[in-house]
Amino acid sequence: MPGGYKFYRKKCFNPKKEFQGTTKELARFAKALAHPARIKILRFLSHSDFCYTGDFVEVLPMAQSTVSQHLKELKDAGLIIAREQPPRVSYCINHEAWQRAKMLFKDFFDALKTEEEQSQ
Amino acid sequence: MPGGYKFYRKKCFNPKKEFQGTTKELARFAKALAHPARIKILRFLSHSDFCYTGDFVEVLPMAQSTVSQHLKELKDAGLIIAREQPPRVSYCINHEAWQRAKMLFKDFFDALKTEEEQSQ
DNA sequence: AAAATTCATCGCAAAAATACGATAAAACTT
DNA sequence: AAGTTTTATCGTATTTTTGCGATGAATTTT
Repeated sequence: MPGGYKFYRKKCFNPKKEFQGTTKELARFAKALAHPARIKILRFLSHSDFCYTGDFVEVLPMAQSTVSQHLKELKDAGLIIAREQPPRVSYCINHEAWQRAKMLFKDFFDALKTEEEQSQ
Repeated sequence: MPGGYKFYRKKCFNPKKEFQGTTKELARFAKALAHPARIKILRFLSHSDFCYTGDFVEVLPMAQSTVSQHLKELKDAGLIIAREQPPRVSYCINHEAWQRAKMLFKDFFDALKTEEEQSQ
């Protein structure tokens, strides 16, 4: 018999909902950073007080509607804040979320045992 | 006239390919971390020298084939290394890539102007 | 009042990610 | 030799992401 897998059998549609806490939170932030356009947007914002939508459109190699969508995702993830300044909209970093994300990533990467620790 | 957009008109199919350098690199690492299962896998590995595929399967709320797929993505992103230990396969952190990612995220988050700097 | 600017949203298409079960390869056990 | 264990991969379905153009709302400019 070619064999199979025994206790591996699990039906678990939508496993993502099973995760909690910082695991979920970190993955959420990571997803927000998972596109180069969004990295660029955040980099831009982190170097200035604020930017208008148009500023990003000028600089990114994509249509205005697409840029708007990326801005929305960053907003939904909590990393940026929009402010109506008719007829324009300005964006800035959400410092609170930024610090939170910064800490989560730091703790995550710092958890790695050093090679010296491992060999002991 | 209801108006439209003038110089915004750009046709740029596949804008992702337009990005370069650390922007691309950081986005790539972020994408690898953009799923809670992969965060958990990496956390597990960062706390031990190595794990077998089966160890992850026992602990994650998803089918064995799905776990295998997530491991593949982490491997493709360079964050983990697989080693054949028949009949099993062990995985461990790729320390080099780990340090690289750690630095990229740190620099990224550290770039934010402090509120004091901003108000000046 | 008419035109222009700025931007989000809708509708849609294409691509990528997520997930499963089934299967097969490789090695180990009996 | 036959069966078991371990794991990656294939095929497929579903969902999510990415991207565009068109449109419309709000405001400013002419």
